[in-house]
Amino acid sequence: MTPSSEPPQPARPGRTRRAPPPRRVGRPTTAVLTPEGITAAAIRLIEVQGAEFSMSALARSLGVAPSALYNHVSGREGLLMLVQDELMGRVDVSGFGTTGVVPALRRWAASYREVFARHEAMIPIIAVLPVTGSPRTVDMYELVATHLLDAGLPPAEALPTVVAFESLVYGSALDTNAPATIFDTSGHPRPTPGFDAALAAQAATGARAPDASFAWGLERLLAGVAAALPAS
Amino acid sequence: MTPSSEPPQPARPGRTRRAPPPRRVGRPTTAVLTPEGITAAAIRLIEVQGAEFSMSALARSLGVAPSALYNHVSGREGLLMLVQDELMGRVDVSGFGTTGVVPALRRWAASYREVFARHEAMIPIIAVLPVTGSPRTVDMYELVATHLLDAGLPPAEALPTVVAFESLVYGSALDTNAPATIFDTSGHPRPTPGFDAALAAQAATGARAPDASFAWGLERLLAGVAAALPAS
DNA sequence: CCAGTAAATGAATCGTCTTCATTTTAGGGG
DNA sequence: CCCCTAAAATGAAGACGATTCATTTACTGG
Repeated sequence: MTPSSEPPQPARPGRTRRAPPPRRVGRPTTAVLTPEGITAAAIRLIEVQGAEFSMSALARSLGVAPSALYNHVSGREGLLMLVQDELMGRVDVSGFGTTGVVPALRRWAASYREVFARHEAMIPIIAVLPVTGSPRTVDMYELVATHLLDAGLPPAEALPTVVAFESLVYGSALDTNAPATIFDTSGHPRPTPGFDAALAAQAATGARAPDASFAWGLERLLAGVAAALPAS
Repeated sequence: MTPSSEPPQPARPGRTRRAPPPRRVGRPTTAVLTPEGITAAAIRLIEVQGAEFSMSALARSLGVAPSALYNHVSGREGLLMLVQDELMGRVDVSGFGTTGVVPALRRWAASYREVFARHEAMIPIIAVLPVTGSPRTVDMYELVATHLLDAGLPPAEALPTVVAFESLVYGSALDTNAPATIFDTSGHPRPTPGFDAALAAQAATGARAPDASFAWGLERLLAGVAAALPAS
């Protein structure tokens, strides 16, 4: 087709338009972005309390335009799966094989909770994300399941056990980051003597309430596992 | 046509502009919107699986413009607090006072989980929302705490106990709504015999995995409470 | 040396939440 | 009886966020 003297803006119907003042584009001297670097920056961003995770904020933290990220990760969802995999790799499973199953479970669950309490925004996402696509998550499940079965736990109980631990971990990680004022009853229309007494008694122990709650629940679940194992 | 004459928009500096074709505005014959009605519609919307909750979708479901909602609720956050309060009121606490503490806790936790599993989108929001501003939540805490203390549970253990139950409830509610394919290991680079065996054994029981997991964890926690109570 | 390609850009589309000036009308006070 | 006010709804607009895409640029491999 002959552009025929070609008017500058021929009113092309589509979406073609040009950038009259192109400032600083093009391939830079050295590649700034990699999937690993983006994932690491995303984790750093999520660690900042109160900061909402967004592609824009992530790009800003990398000194880059938001659209640049899409050259390296498939999008927000894909990036979150990379984050999930990375975080799962940080969970301490070193107890399995080196100590008994019960201490190993204790260390695993505590570490699991710690990792996600530091990245609270990930919990609702990860809890619902399929493990497909996160090799380290699958590896973790395989390791834990194998050791539970080897220890003699009835096979039908292995999965429910793992999931119950995970539920406690996720739920506890959620409220670990809740504001301390979460139990503020001032302004309630009625008196709350029972609740106030429970609050005061707990506060008197000096322990952080979320930590004490997790520890309490964890020890109950561990006792359940111990009871389900054959006599050692 | 003479584009030079007649500027249609006088370029008024402010934000004043007028609606040339005003269709149907103004006070309707009977008030359609109330805080209660909006809350109920929001809950209906959240119950629809897969539907994202948004002010626009909510307004659409009420046959109203999004901005109309702001005449009755303070905004998205304020609305979610109304939803929280409403849902908390649906949790079954009827066991406290009519049965023993342990059966009452069992019924309470199961109902709690059911209510929020049906409104999964609320979990991360509610778990972090301060109970201040939700009278029914405070009432629930007060009731449970009072009965635990009355039954003889050491006061310092009451709060951790309640929070541990809640953690399990929230975590379990989260994964109740996870897709069934969440444990799909196809495509994993390594074989996963242990995990596969656990999956198969659980599937053979016929029970839904999330339900079995919650039941398992719940019974462990209940056993812990029973052990902490003075001999009945 | 040059063509191909990786890498970054900004514009544009679409969706969200929220504010605000405006419009309409129901209903009470004079 | 009628005006006036306050309630109720509207749509435009602002401020973001995710994503796509044409375009530009600079390295690099042949």
